[in-house]
Amino acid sequence: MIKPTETELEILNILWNEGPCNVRTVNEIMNQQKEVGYTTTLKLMQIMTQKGLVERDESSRSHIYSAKIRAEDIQEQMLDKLLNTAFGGSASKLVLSALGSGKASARELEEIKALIQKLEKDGTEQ
Amino acid sequence: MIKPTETELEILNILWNEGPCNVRTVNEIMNQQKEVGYTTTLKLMQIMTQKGLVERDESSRSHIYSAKIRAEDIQEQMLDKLLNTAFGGSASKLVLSALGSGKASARELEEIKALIQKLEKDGTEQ
DNA sequence: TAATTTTTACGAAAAATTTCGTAGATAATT
DNA sequence: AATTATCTACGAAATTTTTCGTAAAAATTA
Repeated sequence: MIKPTETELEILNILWNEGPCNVRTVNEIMNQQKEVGYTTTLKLMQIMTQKGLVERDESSRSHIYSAKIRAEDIQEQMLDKLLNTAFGGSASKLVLSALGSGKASARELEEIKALIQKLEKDGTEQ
Repeated sequence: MIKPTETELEILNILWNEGPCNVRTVNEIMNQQKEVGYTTTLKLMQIMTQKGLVERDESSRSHIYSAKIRAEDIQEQMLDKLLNTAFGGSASKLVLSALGSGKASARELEEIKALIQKLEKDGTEQ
């Protein structure tokens, strides 16, 4: 699976959040963070099209781009990488760090507990 | 906090795992993954010294480098970034993804459960 | 219809990162 | 002592990523 660069990831995030967009929309959202020229964003999205990260509908004049890869796939890829490069492969260390210092709400903690119970159940059944 | 580049992070990982090393050692470990010239590694470590990512002991001829920033700090920084860029700020989504598909052992799951219990206890007490 | 705006295409500059060659110093070996 | 090996310093080439200017086409506005 192809690895997006940092800026490409920002664009993918916009497309994942907003759904299919034209360049102008993406550029405007990008500009809420920092100033980027229109053609810069355009060029990036053209490159991303070539790489197969996004696809575009050219039927109207302003092309509509949409993410071609799933958020979950990239997330997992990045998480795996972080797991192995920064946490030495220890999922628990990573999770412990992720949950530390109030980053998860009570509701989220419940969700995680439920998942762990499910995982443990599946584990013992095998 | 300064953000290490990809290669710099690899070197930091080696130093975190092995403790203080000279360039040759780091280079040899790097070469287990892919071929890198000795002076390439040297140059990187020199740059990292300038940036303050590592520090070196020059008392012997082959300088000894050690990480100047803590693994935990960089890990947290990267995790936060991943959390916000790829998981839309949802710690539970991230954890769920991290625990999915057998990445954590039974023992690790127990550790996480214990942490959650602690977090929940602290939460209700406040 | 003429002028202005919006859009894409494209090349190439700029910036950041990675790689390596060469020179010179020090140490080890023969 | 001479040769060989190891190490640092340093500049610069190579590569990757990001940024943008210019041109041309299409649409909108005056």
